[in-house]
Amino acid sequence: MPKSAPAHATLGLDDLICFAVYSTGHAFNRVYKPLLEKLGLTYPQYLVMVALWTEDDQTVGSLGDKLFLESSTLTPLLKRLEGMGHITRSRDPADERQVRVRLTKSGLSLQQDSDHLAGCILSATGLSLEDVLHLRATVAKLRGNLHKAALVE
Amino acid sequence: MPKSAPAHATLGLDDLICFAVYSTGHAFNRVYKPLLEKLGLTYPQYLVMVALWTEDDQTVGSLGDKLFLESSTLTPLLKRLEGMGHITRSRDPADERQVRVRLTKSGLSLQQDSDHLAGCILSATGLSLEDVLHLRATVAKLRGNLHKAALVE
DNA sequence: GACGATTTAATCGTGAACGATTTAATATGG
DNA sequence: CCATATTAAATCGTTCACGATTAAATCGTC
Repeated sequence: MPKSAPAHATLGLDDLICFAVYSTGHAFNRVYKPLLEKLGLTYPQYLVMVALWTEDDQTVGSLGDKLFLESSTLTPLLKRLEGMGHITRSRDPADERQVRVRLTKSGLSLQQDSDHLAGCILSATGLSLEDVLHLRATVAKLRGNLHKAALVE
Repeated sequence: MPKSAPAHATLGLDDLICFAVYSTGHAFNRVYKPLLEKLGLTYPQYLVMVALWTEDDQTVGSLGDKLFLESSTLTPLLKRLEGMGHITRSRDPADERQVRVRLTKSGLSLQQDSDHLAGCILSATGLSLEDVLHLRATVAKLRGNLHKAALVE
């Protein structure tokens, strides 16, 4: 072996687990986009709606905890959802620091319009339900590990 | 069962494989950010550099194919890398439509500065190498399936 | 009860990311 | 050849996404 051989193996994109996740996130976005367009939602807006359908009347901070997003991302997004009439935003009288986000009738009714999405997405994955469940669990675990690691460094 | 029970099972964020991938992509970004800051790169800029370290002298289109990004995303990003002195951008004399992207010495030398990253990231995943390899393959397959599905719809 | 510390959203600047459109260059068919 | 079609990158407008900072409200401690 020549002494000047590089110590690193020249990793390519396909060797990086982070790139696989990054590019698959974009691929999901592309599948969702035409479906969500009919509802007038973007993909992150849809995720906020999912969080609110599960639990209405949440604070911005609580939504951020669930979505792993900062208020600097959520505030403008929530203002757009408010502008569309899907949610209301109002200061909590009991603690004026917090802003409570609530579904309107329009926001609630979107849930029915979107309940076919899960099936569309599952079929688009091209994986069996069993594979998807296993993958989801592994990826969620990975996310938890990364969060722990980000705190240390 | 009451007749007004909703047909859908009220899926939450944690039920969505897309959200697992989406949020894990952000989590990777947060782990990479402080490491890449030392190199003066953002995460997408780093991925472009990885692609160029693997194969120098690529067109914008070729980089887009590998990274699954549009020219509208790459052009400004490449201009920033050019501004930092890591790459050059020049029209191909043989086909003036194409822009050829090439590493400078500075861009090449970044590879040595970044070859410890893969190890950092692997340890941050908290998974065994075996698990990471398996996950990477599954996610890449998922990405391929989503791409196929996006074409049909 | 007042003052400093903490918490909560919002604001601002930078950098992705996309679709639609535009511009320029090359390929193709008659 | 020349008109048309196709290709490649760039541009523009909108929407995320983050860190750093700010402003306002609440908490804690004395």
